[in-house]
This record gives sequence, structure tokens and C-alpha cells, in this order.
Amino acid sequence: MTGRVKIIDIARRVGVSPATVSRALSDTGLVAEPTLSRIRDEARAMNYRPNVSARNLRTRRSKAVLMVVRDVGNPFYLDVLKGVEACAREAGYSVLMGNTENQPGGEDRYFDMLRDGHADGMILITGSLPEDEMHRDLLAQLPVVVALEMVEQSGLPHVQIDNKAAAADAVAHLVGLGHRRIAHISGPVPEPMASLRERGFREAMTGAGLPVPSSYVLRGDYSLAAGKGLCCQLLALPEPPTAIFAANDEMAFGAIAAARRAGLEVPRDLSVVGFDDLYLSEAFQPPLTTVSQPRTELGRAAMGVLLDILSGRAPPSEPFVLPTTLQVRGSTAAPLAQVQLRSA
Amino acid sequence: MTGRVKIIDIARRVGVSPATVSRALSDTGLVAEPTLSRIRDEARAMNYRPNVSARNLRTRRSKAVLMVVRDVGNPFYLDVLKGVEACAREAGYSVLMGNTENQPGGEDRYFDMLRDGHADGMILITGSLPEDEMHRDLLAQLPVVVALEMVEQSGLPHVQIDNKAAAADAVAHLVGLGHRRIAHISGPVPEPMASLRERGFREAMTGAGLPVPSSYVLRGDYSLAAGKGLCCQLLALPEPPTAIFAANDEMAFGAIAAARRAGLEVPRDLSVVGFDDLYLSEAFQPPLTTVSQPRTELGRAAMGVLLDILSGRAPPSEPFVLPTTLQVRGSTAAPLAQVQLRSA
DNA sequence: GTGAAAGCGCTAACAC
DNA sequence: GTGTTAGCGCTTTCAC
Repeated sequence: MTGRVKIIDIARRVGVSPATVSRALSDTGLVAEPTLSRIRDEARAMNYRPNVSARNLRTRRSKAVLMVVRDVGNPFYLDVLKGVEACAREAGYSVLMGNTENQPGGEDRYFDMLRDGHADGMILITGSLPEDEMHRDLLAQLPVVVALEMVEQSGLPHVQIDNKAAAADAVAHLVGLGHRRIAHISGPVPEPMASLRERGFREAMTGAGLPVPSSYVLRGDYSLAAGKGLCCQLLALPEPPTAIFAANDEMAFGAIAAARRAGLEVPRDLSVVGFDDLYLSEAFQPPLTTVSQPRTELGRAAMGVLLDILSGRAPPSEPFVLPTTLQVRGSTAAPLAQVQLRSA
Repeated sequence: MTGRVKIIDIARRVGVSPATVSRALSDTGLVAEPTLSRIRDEARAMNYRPNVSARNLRTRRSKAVLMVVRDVGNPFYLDVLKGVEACAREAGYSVLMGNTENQPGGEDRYFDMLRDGHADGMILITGSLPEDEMHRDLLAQLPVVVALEMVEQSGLPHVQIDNKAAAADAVAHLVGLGHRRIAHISGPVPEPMASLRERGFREAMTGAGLPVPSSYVLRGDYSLAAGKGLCCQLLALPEPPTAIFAANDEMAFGAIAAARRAGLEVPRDLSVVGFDDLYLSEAFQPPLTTVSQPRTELGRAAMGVLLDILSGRAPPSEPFVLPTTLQVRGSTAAPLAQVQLRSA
């Protein structure tokens, strides 16, 4: 079902050489006016479409980029994709989505696609690198931009938010409301993103003169179920927290569900803050107070940096950091008076 | 950043012709054993990757398919994508996502990608056809499968659910609970999917001997906001419904939010049923009773039919219909006694 | 079972 | 400005 009509067909009908047609159609200002229009008109009339394989083979690039995430099923990434796509389209690139399903080595496949000409560059949002024997210094030569997650010491350009500061903001909000017993449902910690958010939590707590008992920091895998389970654990403590900061919205949802099942009302009996500002966080009951990331902007910025690299401009050597905002909604409130007394 | 090593490099090192290497690497049983292994080993050792553009140019196919949806941002489609991708991968195909953003003519671009060799076939989930002058009978020759949505009289193979029956099931559930005043928040109706669900609603109501006043059927655009607004309208009626069947989950979420804002408790004062069984419908408060579509299976089935077409097998002439299940959760209950009396 | 040769459709050097 | 020529890397007849 390939477009039958090719460049030589147009050339014959217009009475010029294929080269001229190619030049006319690709907007190099090298074709003179009478010919130019004739070629364009004829191309449109014949419903011509250039064969991408032939063009890519010849030019040695595909005009496509790869955006690789842990899980395509996570709606979070789709806003990022929109930003990437908008920016890519302006520059004539198309965007392919890749999915590692969180498997170590899942990115190998996509690095291969870079080599086999499927794509010219990559935006990596998985927080890890390919497992095979590519060396770091070799990696740094590749047109790869890391976004959102971090890959330390990779030498790759990064586009991200300040996870630590954003987490600290969230905690500051709770502290400002009067909470003193604040727990953290953290992510899968050695991982940088989770570590930074946890660090932000700890530093903000310490900075506010509040204790961080080890039972108050539990680590989950970002799932709804983890949020539920860990919240149960927290509520079962002899001194349960009056507020929980979860490292993402899904765990916050889980925590709220567990609290409700335990007979608590959010935010009256327990305040909960999330991180990500998912689609539906606003519609959730109660609407979730959460850290909002500029998802689309992150995508756009990452693609911008990638375009720099692909066109030979030097990428920024410093990570590109975009600001977050704390969306204060209905899941946080001042703690109950009695609770404050008991905790004193 | 293309893989530098090509088929001729391997050929030289092994001491055979490029043709033999090609044959060895593509598993035609045409290369004898001593040579075969030597070639394979050398290819691995040299970290060889075939250049896709060259291969595609030569073979005249891309081994890629296009899955085109209205809105990549809708998580619903991601489960479908998973099914498509699983099935595609088994057959050596990759999947490209396309997005029409609901714009008429948005599919034109992707039909062009079929012609320019970007993809070999398409799974269309947008409910509409390209606007340009392709004729229907010509379309029916193209390797295109329509899924979920319907494109009537297109002559294209379809993979779908029975929307009418599923809607009727949902209504039957409400009737079974004792509801008599049941309203429907419908979709953008001339459109087939919305029409079928609405028809299912009407037929089930009529079949149960219940009236369908015109004020009880309102049409939205599948958005959260529409659900909110239309639910407000329904609750403001002199005789408000005791139950609402929404044509999708997002409008159901909106309806529940509006009900809550109006001081009603779901399901005590109002039962709500959705359609789709979105991610988070279960975590929603209350957990949403909704029609669950076999999303992944739909994707898998659609890709299966597309593979049939691509490999020259005849596609099924009848639409391929997959079963739905009604997930009964916490958003539906028997109506309050007083309400039943008032309605009598 | 393997090699030689042609060519997929396009663009880029190089002429003129 | 435009034409001529070559070739991107691969697969596939056609020989043998």
C-alpha cells in the first residue's frame, strides 16, 4: 500500500530531472520560480508522498526521536509526551514511545533502535541506563537527554524538577498548618528520585525542629496498594502521625483509602499530601493537595535540548531545572486540637 | 549515531558474500551449518544491527503498524495499546501511536503515513475516516482495522464490544436494585458509540416498563465537567432521578462530585453507574460501579485481525465482538424508601 | 548452498 | 539553476 507515485514520475511529467524535483520539494531555495511551482503543483496533483525509507537511507537520519518511559500505562507521561511532541513537530520530527515496563535492561532495546536508524535521538525517562557494555563516556556522545528521573554520573544532559525542594515545600505546608507528627511514605529508595524526595522531607522536618522517627518513614513502590498498606502501618503506631506526605499521588490515594477504612476522615483526622498532581487528583474526594510538576513544559524542554544536540549545538552542561507548584486542595487541614496536645 | 557495522563487514570477516550473510541473519533455512554459526557469531561479536531504512526500502514494508486514537492523553487507550503491542511484538511488528486530538481530518496525516511507508497497517480507534478524497471502496482495500468505535458502511473489519447490550446491562442492574427514575448522561449523540449506549439505555428502560422523559437524557462530551454540569441539571428537576447511568466513567466521576456538592450522598441518595472501568475507578470514593471493557483483549484482537490482512489472509467479514462485564462496586445501591414512594 | 549483480527511491556531489 | 551520476545498506532474483 505504498504510495505508487515517485519522484521520477513527477520529473517526467514536468520535464525536469529527479534531482530538481527533490530540490524543489525539500525547500532548498535552489529551484527557480517557473519550475518550482510546476513541480509543486504536479506533486500535489499526483498526490505524491516521499518514501521515508529511501529518504532516511540516503540522509542517514530518520527525523524521529524516541521517548522511553517505565510504563506507558501511566497517564503522567502522556502530558510529558504532549510537550515533547509539540516541540518535535515544530522541528519536523516525529516521536516514538518506548516502554521498559520497569525491567532492568529494558532500555537496551531502545538504544538499539538508535543504532539501527529507527530514531535519531532519545529522551530517557526511566532513571536507568542500558545494561550492556556501552561505556559511560561513549554514552555521553549519544544524542540522549534524561528527563524527570536522574541518571547520575552519566554525563548526559538532564531536564528535571528540584525534587528535594518540592518535597520540602510540601512538608512546610503541613508544618505551617500546625502538624508536628508528619510521616513520609517514600518511594523505592536507593533510586535517586525517591531519595531526593525523602531527603527533602527529612531536611524540612529537621529544619522545623521536628523529629523523624524511623517508623515514620516507610518505603513503597509508588502503587496504590503500597499507599494503602503503609498507611495502615502508620496508623497502627502507638503515636500515629497527623499528616502524611506521600512520594506520589497514587500512594496518597491509597493512604486516603486506608485512612477512611480505618474510620478516619481526611483531612479532619489526617492530612495527606501527594506528589505529581495526576489527572483526577482534583476530582478525588477529598481533592488532593499535591506537588504539581510542569509536565508538558518538561517534555518541551527535554525535546528542546535534544534538538540542540541533534543540530550540533552544545547541550547545557548544567541540569535544566523547572519550577514546581504546591497545589493546596482539600486533603490537608490543621490537626485536631486534641491531637496536638497528645503529641506535646 | 547509526550502527557503523554493516552486512559487508561481516561478510568480509567470515569470507562469504553479503548475500549469504543476509540469508543467514534472516533465518531463511538456506545457509549450511558451518557457515551459519560463523556468521551469527561474528554478527553478535561485531554488535551488528541491520539498518532498518535499507531493509524497509528493499522489502517495501516497515514492519510497523499505526494505532490511531482521539487522544493519547486518555489512559483508556493505553491498555488497548498493551494488547496491540503484545500481539505485534510476537509477529515482529512495532507499534506507532497516532493522535487526532478529536479534530476532523486528523486521521489524514496517518493515512499518509501508510502511503509513505512509515507503517504497513493501521488500527483506527477514532470513529472517523480521513476527510480527503479517498473513496470508500478504495479504503476497504487498505490494511485498516477499526476498533472500539465504529465506522459505519466503511467496509472495514471491526473489533468491538456490544455497546448497546452493555448499556442495557448497566440499566438492568439499577432496575434490579429497585430504581425507577433512572437518568442517562449520554455521549455526543449522532456518534455511533454514544448512540448505541443511549439506545441500550432506552430499550432497557422501555423493556422494564419505565418511562424515559426527555429531561432524563442529557448529552455531554465525555468530560468530567460535562458530568458535573449535567448532573446538576438532573438534580434540579422537579422529579430528580434516583440513579444515573453515565456513558463513561469521567462523566460518572463528575456526576458524583456534583451530587456531593449538592449535599447528596452516593450511593445512599443517588446511584451512579459509569462505563469503561478506568484505572482509578476502583480507588474512587465511592468505588464506581461500571461497565468493564476487555481493553487489552480488544487491542490484541484488533492486531490479530490486522495481521491477517497483512499476511494476505481474509479478515472476518462480521464484526468481532468481545464481551463486557458489569463491575458492581460501591456507587450503586437500592433507592431510599421515601424516594420509591414519591416516585410511585 | 553460495556468489554476482541489480535495484528499492531518494539525495548529494559534481559538472556545466 | 539544472542535469548526470553515484550510492545509502539491504534483499533477492538468477546463475552455478
